[in-house]
Amino acid sequence: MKLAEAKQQFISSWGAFGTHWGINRTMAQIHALLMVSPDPITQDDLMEQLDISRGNVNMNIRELITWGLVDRVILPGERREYFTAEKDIWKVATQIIKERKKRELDPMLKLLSQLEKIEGDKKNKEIKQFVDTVSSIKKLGLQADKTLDIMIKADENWFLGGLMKLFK
Amino acid sequence: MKLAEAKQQFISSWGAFGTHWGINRTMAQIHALLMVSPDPITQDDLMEQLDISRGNVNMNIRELITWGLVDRVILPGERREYFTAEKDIWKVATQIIKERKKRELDPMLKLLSQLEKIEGDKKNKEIKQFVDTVSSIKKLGLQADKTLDIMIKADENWFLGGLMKLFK
DNA sequence: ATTTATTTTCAAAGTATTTTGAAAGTTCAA
DNA sequence: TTGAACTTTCAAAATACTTTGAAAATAAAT
Repeated sequence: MKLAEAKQQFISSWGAFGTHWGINRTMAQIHALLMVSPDPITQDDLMEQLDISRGNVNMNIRELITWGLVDRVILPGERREYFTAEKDIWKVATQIIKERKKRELDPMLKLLSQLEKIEGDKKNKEIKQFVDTVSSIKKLGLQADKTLDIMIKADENWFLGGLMKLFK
Repeated sequence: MKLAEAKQQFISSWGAFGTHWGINRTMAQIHALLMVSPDPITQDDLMEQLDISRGNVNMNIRELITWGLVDRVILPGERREYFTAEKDIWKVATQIIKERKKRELDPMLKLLSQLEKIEGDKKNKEIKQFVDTVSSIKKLGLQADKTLDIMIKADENWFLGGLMKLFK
């Protein structure tokens, strides 16, 4: 397989993959292209290579920047902005984990804590099942939260080298 | 807060939560309602409580069954089918992990392995970056795969009681 | 200050996904 | 068998999400 074809496949699958994870197709494709590009590239490059509009590129690039996955680069003597993606995949993973934790897990845990404090007789079957379900989800969520915090703080070598040996 | 209101909030947030994870809103809501329902309920109950059509209930219930999260229950002497959800949240989590691993992670790893075998000079900057990116994603994916396999096989007590103590 | 290059915005158009509901299919009791 | 009760299907409608592109904003060069 040639580079061009492989690149194409990688970008397309990464896009499809993204849609299963609440990330829009184009954003994932832009990210994919930037990850395999050794040098920073412009919005026009992205427009051309992915065959999408300027507005679309701009919108998704900015979203990638707020996720901390892409950086603006100003090349000396150049008028246009260039973009580059974090290449260390461990940093990419922890960055995504960090953001999704903040956006999804933390608010969910907050809600579950409120829902636990429901009024009524705990002997009532309906109430008991509700509280049990909410509490056990919260418990699992708290464990996940704690584990993810550790992963975020850990550096790659410690995690892959140290923890992962436990599982081999 | 009263049970009815809490239930409503739980179902609605669980649905919103689901959409961030590639699961459709209604499927997540049906799952939420079944999880907090102590006894099996019918399609008509779901239609009424979630205010959705019969076809919608039927379609999403079947999907939940293929995910292994919901079971059909035939009550003796009853004509209609009843449905019930797995209540053990650890089993729910491992079941979801198992399915998503099979549907998403495994095929992705297979593709990455193919893309690694690209033709061309590894000293070429473009090719090098491509292979490096693909390989490191694959490496991370393989670690995740291994870790998830262990989680799936582990029983709740061992995992939460044993492994999780490491992280406290 | 004006022109020119570039980025940003966002309403409207385009696509994809979800939902409905009525018809077809199935099951079971009489 | 027949028919009532119940489940499944799926084309069309509704909704949600994404993309476009042209105009507005911004920034740099002249």
